[in-house]
Amino acid sequence: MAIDTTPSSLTPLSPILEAAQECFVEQGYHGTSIRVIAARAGLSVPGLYHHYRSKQQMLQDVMKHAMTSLYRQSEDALAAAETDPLAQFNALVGCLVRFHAFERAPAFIAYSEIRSLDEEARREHIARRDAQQRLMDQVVEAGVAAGEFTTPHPTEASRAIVTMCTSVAQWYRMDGPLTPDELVDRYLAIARMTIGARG
Amino acid sequence: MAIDTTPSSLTPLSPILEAAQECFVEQGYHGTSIRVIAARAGLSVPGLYHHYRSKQQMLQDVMKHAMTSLYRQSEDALAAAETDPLAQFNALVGCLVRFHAFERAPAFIAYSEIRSLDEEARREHIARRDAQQRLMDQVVEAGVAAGEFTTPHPTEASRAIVTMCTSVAQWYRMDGPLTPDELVDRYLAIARMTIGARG
DNA sequence: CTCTTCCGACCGAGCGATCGCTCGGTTTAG
DNA sequence: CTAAACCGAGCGATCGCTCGGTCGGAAGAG
Repeated sequence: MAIDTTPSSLTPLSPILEAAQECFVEQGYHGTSIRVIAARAGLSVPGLYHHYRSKQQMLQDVMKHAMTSLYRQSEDALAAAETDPLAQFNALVGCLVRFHAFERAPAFIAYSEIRSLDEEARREHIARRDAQQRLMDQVVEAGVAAGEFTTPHPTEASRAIVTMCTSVAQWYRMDGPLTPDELVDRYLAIARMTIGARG
Repeated sequence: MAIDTTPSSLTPLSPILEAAQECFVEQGYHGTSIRVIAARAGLSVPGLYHHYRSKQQMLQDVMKHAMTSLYRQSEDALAAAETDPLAQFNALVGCLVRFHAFERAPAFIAYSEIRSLDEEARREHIARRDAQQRLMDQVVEAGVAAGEFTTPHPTEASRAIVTMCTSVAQWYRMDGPLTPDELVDRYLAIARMTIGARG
């Protein structure tokens, strides 16, 4: 029985999109030619176009996959946690940190290539981004309403916490000084201080 | 006597680099052709190349200007503040927030186009970025040593604070719901909670 | 003062290379 | 035999960049 070695990714990407994702991370969308995607995927250029309509569509699929993966994991984490505000908060922050630390490629693209999306796809992406932010907003709001969180600025604190977790994708290395567990523990502690969790 | 209307920018950019900067923000470096930079600057393509060696050099100049502006402002803010840790911290966080809110274009490019830099320029840029981070690290360290800041994770908290300030450039709008003063006040309050400032 | 020279600022046209993408096939699995 | 999977070659467009100039104003010569 095989062990799932990609704990954060619910559904795997196709090899082609995986290749495209890596190229987009390293060179950016406009800096990546379809020829290097094809070479990385072990295909010819027409081989690529047999599976995907355009380079733009590859980007859209990669970004949609990233956002829906994160959202689904967030929902699961919230559903699996106790219902009190602090437990919900810990679950969501932990999920955010893990995703951005262990799924760096999709996480990085999800916020660095927004401007490369066609207008309609960009609107959809931003809607997904806002929905993700709203999860945190609601958890923080609930904690403030329950008197568990003492921050005087729930909206801004919520955004600050999401962005500090998001940017973990920019610097975290699995082989760096912090183990995954240490990383999550420390960011949980920091995030709790940021919203002013009691205790 | 003229009033300086660009409070965050110590030295102005040339009109050409200003045009390049705007294009890079909107389309990204690889998504921007020199022809659109030229059009935006009101010049022909050879006109551009009379002043700058290459598109790459324009990017390097824009990014270097952004980083050195921020660093100089940070030094000035620290020098102008009282020497106690909390005052130094407030000065540095305020400076960071103001720069990323009011100088959105250079701030955005400074962290979104790193991968578009040539290898040597990228090394230099990252060195400047690290120096900027070190300013915050030192202030936080001093506060922890003085018993003013209670965070159990100074290094990670320092990075979290810098990144939450940095990402202000991604969403803040001058004509949005938050006035500049409100923005700075709230981020100061949030950052103080994040490092666990007493009182 | 005029005339000549010179130089920095600028541009029309276009170079070779590469871009995203497609045509007209062949190969391969069932 | 069919259909999905795949590819060599190459299309028109655009890329970064340059060639060979024009032009106006400052500087020097008479």
